[in-house]
Amino acid sequence: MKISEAARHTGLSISTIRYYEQTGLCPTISRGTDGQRQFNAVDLDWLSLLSSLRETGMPTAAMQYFARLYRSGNATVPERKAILTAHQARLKERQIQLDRCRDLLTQKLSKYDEIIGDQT
Amino acid sequence: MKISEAARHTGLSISTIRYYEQTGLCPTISRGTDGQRQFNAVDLDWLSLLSSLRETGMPTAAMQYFARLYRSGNATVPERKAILTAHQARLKERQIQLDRCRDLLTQKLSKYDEIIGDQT
DNA sequence: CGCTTGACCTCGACCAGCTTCAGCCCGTTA
DNA sequence: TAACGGGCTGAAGCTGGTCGAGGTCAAGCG
Repeated sequence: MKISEAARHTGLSISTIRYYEQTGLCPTISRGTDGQRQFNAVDLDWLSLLSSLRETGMPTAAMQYFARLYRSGNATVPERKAILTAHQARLKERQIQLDRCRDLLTQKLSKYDEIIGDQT
Repeated sequence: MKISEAARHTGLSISTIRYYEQTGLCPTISRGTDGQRQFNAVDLDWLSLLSSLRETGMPTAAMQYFARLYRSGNATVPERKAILTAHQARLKERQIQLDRCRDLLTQKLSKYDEIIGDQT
């Protein structure tokens, strides 16, 4: 699978994928004889994970560290697990933020309704 | 209430509050005879809203526009309402992202548990 | 009176995270 | 065989948002 397909598949842009590989956020992608990147299922899995993690606010430095651990083999699994678990905890916090914001908005919106006399 | 207290109260930094006022993200804060900003309840309310909106990903340009509408009076309430409603919709999308990410993480974590043989 | 504190201002630096650019290579289709 | 689409690279550029430095001023206090 070539980079354009990988991009479509993961929701990342082509540039972003190259950038991620270049900065060590994912394992090196293997190349064909023509020098082009060839993405396999594992690569896509990685990129999808990265996409999800970025989308939900994990900084790239953390993902870099994670990738470095991965390269060091199975001995690092517990630490990797800890990283993901920590991120899960942050997700929970984010959800609380979102909920708070939603409440606030609901409140504001109902005030607006009072003002415009419910003519919506 | 002075700026340092406003900062503590809203979770924004002092610099950020000044920046928000300067760039028209909130109505102008009134000043005392000594030239210092004096924050009242309405100001705090605004800043808290801004804080929530920023935290949940609304760009400052949108908040600027919102503030401009506010300054134009009650005729703009419907449009302001629309902006907040649109943001609420984005919050919903975000929550879906978070959920997706959480599922993915749960899945990854259980794979890790297989590898390390559930010795946690 | 002078010191400290905390506010004020402007303006430029900084940061993450991409994106774009320039110049080149390769394979395919007309 | 020429043109085109898409890939490659390295480096530079951009954007949104925040912080910091440098310098001033007013209030409070011993």
